[in-house]
Amino acid sequence: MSHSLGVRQAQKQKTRQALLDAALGLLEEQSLSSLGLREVTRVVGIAPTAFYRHFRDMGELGVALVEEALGSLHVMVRAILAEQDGAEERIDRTVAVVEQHVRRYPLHIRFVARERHGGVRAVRQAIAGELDRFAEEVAAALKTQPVSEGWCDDDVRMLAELYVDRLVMTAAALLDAEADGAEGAAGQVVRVARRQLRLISIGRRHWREEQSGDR
Amino acid sequence: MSHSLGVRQAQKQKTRQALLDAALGLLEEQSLSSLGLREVTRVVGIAPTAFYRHFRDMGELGVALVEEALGSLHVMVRAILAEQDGAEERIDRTVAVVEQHVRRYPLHIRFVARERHGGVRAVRQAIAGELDRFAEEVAAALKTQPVSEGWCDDDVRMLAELYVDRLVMTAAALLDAEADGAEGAAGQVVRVARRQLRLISIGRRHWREEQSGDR
DNA sequence: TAGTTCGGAGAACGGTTGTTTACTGGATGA
DNA sequence: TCATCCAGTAAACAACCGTTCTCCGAACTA
Repeated sequence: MSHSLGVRQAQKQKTRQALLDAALGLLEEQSLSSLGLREVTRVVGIAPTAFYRHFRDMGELGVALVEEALGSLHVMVRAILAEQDGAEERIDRTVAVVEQHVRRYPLHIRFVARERHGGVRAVRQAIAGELDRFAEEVAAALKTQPVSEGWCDDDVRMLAELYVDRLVMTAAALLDAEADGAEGAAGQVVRVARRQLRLISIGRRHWREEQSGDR
Repeated sequence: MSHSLGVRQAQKQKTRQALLDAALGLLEEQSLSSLGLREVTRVVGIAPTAFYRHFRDMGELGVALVEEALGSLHVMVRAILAEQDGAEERIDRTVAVVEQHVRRYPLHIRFVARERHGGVRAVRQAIAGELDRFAEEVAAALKTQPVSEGWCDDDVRMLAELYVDRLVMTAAALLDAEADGAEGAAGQVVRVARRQLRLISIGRRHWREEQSGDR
């Protein structure tokens, strides 16, 4: 661990990270397609032209933000799904993890929720791809659970997407609830989310016995 | 039906509608917070300053678009929920209606999906409010169905929100699928959506018998 | 130590933006 | 018919934008 990076590259990565941080902050109250290059460099304190040393344009910066924001999700999902509690405990644990994740990285969550259907194609595709990987991991984990016995892969995948969408929506709702001044709003969101996951879990448990026709 | 409006006001509403249409078109490939006032007036073919005769700013135009986009949803939900078929038929009918709605008003759907978490506060709130009314209507309709016997209002509302979110997500996914060149992508989305609704429906049917603790 | 690499600075470019102010001309209503 | 209203026009404003080109100086390499 003597050299590891060199002063040059270390400094470069430092200002690159500063650009990402500044952009993420500014994106709390606007969307990527309206975020200016100069706006970002002004916050960082560097010349506008220095931006090009790190990103070709704002779209490329957006894609980098996607990786930063959704990269950490994978360890999170593993943490949740690894546990072998009962269904009820797992639901509580899941919502709790989402809750703390929202509180720890609010700007990342906001960014993903906003740009998932936002105006920059490259960023949309990056998020879609990442959420797809996410769903695939969830599906793999669901498959190993006893409840999934007799399920075809397509149905497991369908369920996984249902869960992933639900978690993303919950995270976004939680963020909005905390942004508003309303006192018990966040708690309300959490309680509703728990019940929704519970209902899905019940549907899952009775899925096989109710599937008659294929359609 | 002789006068009904007057030439003056009629013309005004006409260019107002032209502004809305032009904006909606431009918003297919960018988000509201980056849409310029001049950009819109240029498409319509009027002077930039004429914009102010109709809207204070782009945010106000956005709110008007929300009403236009989500106003028609209410007749749609009534059409779906009024029918008294079996659960399976109702699911098929629901997805079919969503599908045709997406095909008829793709720009409106795109706009709502994009600005629901977009960068303009007033528009976000308008969408949230409209979806809230939407959920309330769904809840009222669900409550009359026999399956909901013994359900408390809170749980019905919880289910309604689950359905509404699911439909919005499905519509957005359907739109993306059709935008991409992929051939069977739309059909795939529809088939997944049907199964997801079916699973939720099953969970709903077994909800009461499985509810032990209150929590 | 001498030469090269490269992140960042600075100035300048053409173009676009939102907004103001004053004005025009046809529909409106007495 | 005549004064009033008002949707749309035209010009000008300062501010901002993305991008190009040239240059500097510190970190690298040999």
